[in-house]
Amino acid sequence: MPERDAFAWTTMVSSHARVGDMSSARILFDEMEERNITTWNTMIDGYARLGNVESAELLFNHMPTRDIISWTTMIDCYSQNKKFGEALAVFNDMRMKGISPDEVTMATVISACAHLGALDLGKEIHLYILQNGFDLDVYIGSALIDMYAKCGALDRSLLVFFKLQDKNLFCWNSAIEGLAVHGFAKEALAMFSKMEREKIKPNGVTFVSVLSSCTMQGLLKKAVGDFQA
DNA sequence: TTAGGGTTAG
Repeated sequence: MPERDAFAWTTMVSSHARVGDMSSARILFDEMEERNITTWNTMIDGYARLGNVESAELLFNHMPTRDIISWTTMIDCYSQNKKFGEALAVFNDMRMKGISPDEVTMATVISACAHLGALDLGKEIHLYILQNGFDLDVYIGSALIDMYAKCGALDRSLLVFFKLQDKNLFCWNSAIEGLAVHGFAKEALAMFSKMEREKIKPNGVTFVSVLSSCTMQGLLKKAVGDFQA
């Protein structure tokens, strides 16, 4: 039952990779007689998280077959390591091979677009999501809100925010920050109040936007009060 | 919870 062995070995590889021990993961990986796509994907992601882009690339380029998770993991590897141009290049490669992105791929790519200010590609992916009936979940939603805001399209950013059914802290933070950096301090603070009324607990990212909005409004005391509550 | 990928900032 080789597939069963591969499953058990991959579980061990994964447990090392999860804690960042890629040396131990690698020893097991090299000793394995039967590897499957999951084994390769686990290794690539493990290297990506440690910032070892070269090792991730090497495995990605040498793996026998790739699935959508392999592609997304490699795109995210570049993105996590601030190589956003490379992330989009891999996404392009993937599309050229006729492989369709899923929700996870799209959230990752939209985030890379935000960092690069790549509004056209971001819009294209947004359209693709709408036209293909993909679920606009909190990952894609917050990535879109952030991407539009960073690309200077605050109207589109807020449109996505208000149309989004379920919003988590990431969605709220992205919208509040978008308002704050575009100088809409009053609106950012109003949105922060609405977030509190909806029982979403703020974090340090929220704090940065609220603080800058309060500063713009000359309300530094309010900022301190908000975060002591 | 049961082998693998995703969102804000820094």
